[in-house]
Amino acid sequence: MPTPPNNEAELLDRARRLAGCALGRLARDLGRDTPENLRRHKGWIGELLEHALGASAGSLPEPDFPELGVELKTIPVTRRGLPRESTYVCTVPLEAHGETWQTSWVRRKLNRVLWFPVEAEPDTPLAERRLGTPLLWSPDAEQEDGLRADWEELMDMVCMGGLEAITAHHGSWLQIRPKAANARALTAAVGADGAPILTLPRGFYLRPAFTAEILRRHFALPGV
DNA sequence: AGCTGATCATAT
DNA sequence: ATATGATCAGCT
Repeated sequence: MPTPPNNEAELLDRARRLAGCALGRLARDLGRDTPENLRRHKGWIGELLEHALGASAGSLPEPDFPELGVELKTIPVTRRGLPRESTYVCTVPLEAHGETWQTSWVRRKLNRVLWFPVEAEPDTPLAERRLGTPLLWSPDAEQEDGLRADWEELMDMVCMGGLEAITAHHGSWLQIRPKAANARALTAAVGADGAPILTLPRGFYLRPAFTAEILRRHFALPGV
């Protein structure tokens, strides 16, 4: 396991050296096996990159690089560089906290992100998929305003007992969807009448249109 | 074809 | 159970 990077420049330098590398070769270099597919190994690419870059937070509720305040996110992309999936951000707090956007977990996580695009053509064997060019990002004022608006609207509903009325259709850039091992995993929340209920754990996700814009601005793909 | 709701693995 | 890492797969 590499030591954690000492600063952002070192992190970005390490990341850039991995651009173009096939997942199978990176795994072999790190002494890891490459699974046939991701069906039973959904977090494999993210964990591989954590290992390769010296991330240290493990499964703690911290950014991947705590000393730098940087979160690592892999992002599956088409050959045109467009995201194939939404991006998980964090769990939704379902019991009222009096939390504000400024202190929110979403904002802390998204304040500084190292995006790592990864080829994700279903026809390409996992081992042959290549890493793209990484990008160190912070939300600009417009992006943060939009995220804050979504977060406040969604969290108002959660705190007012409207959780069960929230679907993935809510939110322009940030949405709330289930985030659970399965449909039997339940957690405490506030029900419609303000009474405690048990419900499916939820997570905040960034819509693909939002991450597409992040990638587009930096790679300026012509004709896409 | 894209999106929403559901699910898989691991560590603590 | 809750945190981490996400993608799967059925429905519209």
